[in-house]
Amino acid sequence: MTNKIAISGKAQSSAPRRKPKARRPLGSRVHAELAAGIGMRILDGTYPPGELLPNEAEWGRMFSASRTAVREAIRTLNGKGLLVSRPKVGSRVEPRERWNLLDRDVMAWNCAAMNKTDFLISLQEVRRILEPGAAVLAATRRTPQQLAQLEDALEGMRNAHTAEAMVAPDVRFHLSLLACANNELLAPLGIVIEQALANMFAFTTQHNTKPGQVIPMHAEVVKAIAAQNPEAARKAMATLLDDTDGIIGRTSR
Amino acid sequence: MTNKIAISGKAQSSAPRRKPKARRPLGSRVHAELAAGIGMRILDGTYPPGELLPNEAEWGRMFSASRTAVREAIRTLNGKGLLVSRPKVGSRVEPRERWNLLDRDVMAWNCAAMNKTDFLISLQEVRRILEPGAAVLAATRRTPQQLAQLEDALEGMRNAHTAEAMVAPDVRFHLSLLACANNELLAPLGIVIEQALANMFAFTTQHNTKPGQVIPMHAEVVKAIAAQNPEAARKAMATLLDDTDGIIGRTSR
DNA sequence: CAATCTTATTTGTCATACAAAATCCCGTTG
DNA sequence: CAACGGGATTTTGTATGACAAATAAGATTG
Repeated sequence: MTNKIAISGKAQSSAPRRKPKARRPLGSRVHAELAAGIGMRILDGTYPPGELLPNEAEWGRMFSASRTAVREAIRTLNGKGLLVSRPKVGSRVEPRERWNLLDRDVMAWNCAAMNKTDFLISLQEVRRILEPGAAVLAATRRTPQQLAQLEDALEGMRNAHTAEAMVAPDVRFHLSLLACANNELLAPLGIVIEQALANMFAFTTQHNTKPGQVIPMHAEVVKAIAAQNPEAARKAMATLLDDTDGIIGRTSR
Repeated sequence: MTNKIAISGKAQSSAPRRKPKARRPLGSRVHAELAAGIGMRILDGTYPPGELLPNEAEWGRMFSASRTAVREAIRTLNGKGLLVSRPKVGSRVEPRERWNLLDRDVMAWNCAAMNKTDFLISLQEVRRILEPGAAVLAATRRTPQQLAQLEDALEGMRNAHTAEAMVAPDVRFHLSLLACANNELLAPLGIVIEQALANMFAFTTQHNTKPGQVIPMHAEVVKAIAAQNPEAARKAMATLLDDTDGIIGRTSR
């Protein structure tokens, strides 16, 4: 905690030195680690659906934590549909179809647990269903501000000169597109896109495939949405997704 | 792994007389009521995004509950993306785009809070994006068992002679269709359909619109999926959704 | 005036105790 | 013998009190 101050500079500090305020320790809470630990074990099949989990006291021993912390973790997982608890019987893993796979945490645990390529294929399938339709709505309903955000994201992609630097603005682009649709139920599906693009990046670097003409394809989507042309937007988006799927299919087959 | 525990009885009883086992009191837990109480207040805007919630002790006083129960409720809501907590500052409502609107509970609270017709329109929009695409996948990938379930749901719809009795098999039908797509990320979206159909029922009874030819339309979907004809399945599903949207549009406009 | 120290507030964690629910076992009884 | 009922037992549910840790805001000091 003792900051270093010894250097008595003459206060000529050029920049005001804003504190980054990078507060990390949100995942470092005991209950959060427990939730992640238990959640991952459910997702990876250590405790399959229908199975009884260890009781709260036992989890506490396993993680050297209090029952309070265990219970808070279990409440989190219960809220995500992974388990239910009953007195005298304990906590039981829910059937898979009740799991909130679209939840951010659950999806991360699931991604860590299952085959990456299969997972990526599932994600892309959802994108192919989702994004052309979202593009149609976006073309008819986007506000000028939303369009500006979309264009800004595209500009970010243009400025990225490494594949890695491309991911963030690419995600921003597709999330902006969802936002343009102005349907609040679509926004939560952004997590699918985030995961897909993150996994896609890992996939492409691993199989060192060369990127296609992604920028022009994205630009085509923007053009259609700017012109408020729903059918063109759908087509442009479908073309974009075709290209992505092509990379996966060509490489993994 | 051992699903069925071998009952050491003489095993000759004609009808085992399954106990209904209607255990209710799952929502009657204090922490569950607190989660619902706080959650609804967030969804209905009593505490808008960015706002600081009362601290844990205060919630405890408001609901005559212990801090333990309050904290468990808050962990549930945190898991659903509705709030984050920090020492010394308290719990703050997260921006709306972080909310897990596709979560079953959150959706229920949201439905209770907002205009029913607007909500229904949002739900239907998602269905129009989702279900035709799901039908395509279903046509190519459904197993015979899944097809049988779909047909069984359709039969259930045929046997329903009141609008109310129609809802349950209708839901079953559309959930079965999602299952036929064999993409685990689509199943969680079933909640959208459940909510849409439940609200649709409330809507039609309130505006006493007469039902169209829903059974033949559903049958058409089954036929296409049985024949493994993706394009026909998409079209049949689109027709079905057009009809539903027609009822809403005609009535609410 | 800025950096640092102090203080106060709120959440985070722990330990303990008891209540409530639900299963299991077992004895009673028709 | 089967069905019923009534404890005994296990596990979660709730409450309480205490303290640690984090952090915002105010006080102090060079």
